[in-house]
Amino acid sequence: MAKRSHAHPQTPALPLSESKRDILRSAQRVLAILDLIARTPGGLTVRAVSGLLQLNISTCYHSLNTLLAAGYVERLPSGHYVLGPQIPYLNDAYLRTLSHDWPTTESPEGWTAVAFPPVRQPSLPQRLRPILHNLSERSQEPAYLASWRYGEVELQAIVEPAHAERIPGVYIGYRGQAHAHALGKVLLAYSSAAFVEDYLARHTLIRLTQRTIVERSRLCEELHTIAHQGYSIDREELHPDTACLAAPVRDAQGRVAAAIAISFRSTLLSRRGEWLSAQVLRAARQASAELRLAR
Amino acid sequence: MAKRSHAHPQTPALPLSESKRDILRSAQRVLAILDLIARTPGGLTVRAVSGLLQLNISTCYHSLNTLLAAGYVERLPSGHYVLGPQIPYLNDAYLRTLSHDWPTTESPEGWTAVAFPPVRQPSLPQRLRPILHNLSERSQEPAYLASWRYGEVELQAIVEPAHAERIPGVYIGYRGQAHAHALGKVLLAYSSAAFVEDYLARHTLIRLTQRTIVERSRLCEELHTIAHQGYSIDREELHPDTACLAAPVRDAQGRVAAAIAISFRSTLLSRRGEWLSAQVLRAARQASAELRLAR
DNA sequence: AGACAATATTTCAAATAATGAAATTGCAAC
DNA sequence: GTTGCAATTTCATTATTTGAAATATTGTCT
Repeated sequence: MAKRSHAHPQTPALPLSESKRDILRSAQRVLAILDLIARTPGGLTVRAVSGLLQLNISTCYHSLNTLLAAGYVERLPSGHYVLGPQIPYLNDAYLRTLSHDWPTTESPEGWTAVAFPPVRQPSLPQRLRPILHNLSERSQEPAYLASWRYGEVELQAIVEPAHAERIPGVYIGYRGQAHAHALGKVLLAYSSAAFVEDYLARHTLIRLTQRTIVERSRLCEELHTIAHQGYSIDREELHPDTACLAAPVRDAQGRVAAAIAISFRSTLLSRRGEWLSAQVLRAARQASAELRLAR
Repeated sequence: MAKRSHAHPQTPALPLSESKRDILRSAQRVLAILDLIARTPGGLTVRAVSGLLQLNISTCYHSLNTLLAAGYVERLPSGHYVLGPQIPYLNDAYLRTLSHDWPTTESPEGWTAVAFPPVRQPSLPQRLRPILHNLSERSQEPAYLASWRYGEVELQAIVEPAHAERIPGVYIGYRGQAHAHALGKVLLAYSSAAFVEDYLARHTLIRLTQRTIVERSRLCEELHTIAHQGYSIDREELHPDTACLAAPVRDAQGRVAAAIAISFRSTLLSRRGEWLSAQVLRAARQASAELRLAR
């Protein structure tokens, strides 16, 4: 980025990322450094961070020390900084929040006042894990659970068989690209028209593969088809060579509370698609039955 | 490392948290707030953070905004801040680091120059997951993999059966309390005397349950017993009602590179202990065989 | 509906903590 | 030894953060 010398003494001068109001800049930088380290497989040296972020090396040194002291990064003897033990610790806490009953279903600040998709049941991942496990076992493919959270489709459980090929870049807590995967599409398909409207207004349909649906009209058609047939298919729309099948899970009130899916190599779709979708639908039915029981 | 250059300069008075040198205070505070939020199940309001950390409410407001803008926390409509989607994202990156070959086995800065425990094989968790899966399937209990990392015992994989009861507070990436669990004890038992010495110098044997071994001499005895019998038992030493069995995994050079374990309700120990330990030993043998193959 | 209470947000000048150029130290190769 | 490169430290300058207080917002009670 540009150097800022003594051009305008009074100008606050916004150095790196545009500095919004109400942001602590040194803290923001430290968080940006953490993010950068996460993106770099082998870790980074002080100098590398300095170069990549165009920050003074002294600033990077102090920032990394701060992260180090709090356990967010770790310093290898080679001088490379990598993510530290605080990260999985925080993640464990995050996972616990998935098992809690959240007090509200309203839309977070700044959103339109559109009615929000179905309320989540408490401990959804915990309650449905046996069913996912069974699905994964029978199909010998990874099984997934997702539901709405804060207006996004969030992946909340993954159960992998012994020899799994999980979709790369997908992890518990992953949100987004709902238009490009079976879980997202099925959850959208069973949302109100107004909510879909709202969702589309908040997101751009990013192209991830050649087959990703990026036209709004085609997506809406697809959602209708899905709602009609009761499950959704992702044919290499998120990741090349990978296909997904997803089906909705209904809570005791009959609202779609979540979706269950499996992923597999897309070549299996023609050969085993029928059977696999039957398995997913079966699991989804079992899950709905589970949610009908008193908790 | 920051050296204290002058003995007692003008000690500028250390305001809130003890201000170490080379630390960016506003960044440190932001990280502390993140940590606090992680520890609080239902999330915290601005005011609550302010009260708990004895910070000005305006400071908390700005700090939370900074975390919010970067996705580290999320703001519920109720005004409660909870951990945000950046946390699982970072964790995913952390998990990937477990699958990498690390360039060094030397001890990180500040440690004694004691020979370090065995070098990890690359992708240990990935390579051994089928074996853990099998162990978990047969025993119907959660299976674990741990190995040394940066001088600590780190839990690196967990495979849970359909109806699992994972030990609370234990997660992938968890380090520490090696004296109080089967995985830690078995890994210590097969480390050099000098390394155990070093480990004990760096750690206090914290009491976690009534049965935790906190006396240095008793622990050393225990380690000898373990090395002799080839596996370790945790009888409610980490968590009441829970027992663990662990056995060592050897790499192609014959060095102990990891340990495999299962956990279960301690009441099963007398009834099924024999059988369970046979399963763990079997899995550990399989794992060692796997590591003997060319990668 | 109106008033109250509790909290969140904004303001702004003072206080100070962060910045960055440059010096120093550390380390490894030559 | 000497050289070269990167990490660490120094320190004066200056932008950034702080925190008391004002204001806005939200929720609750009558």
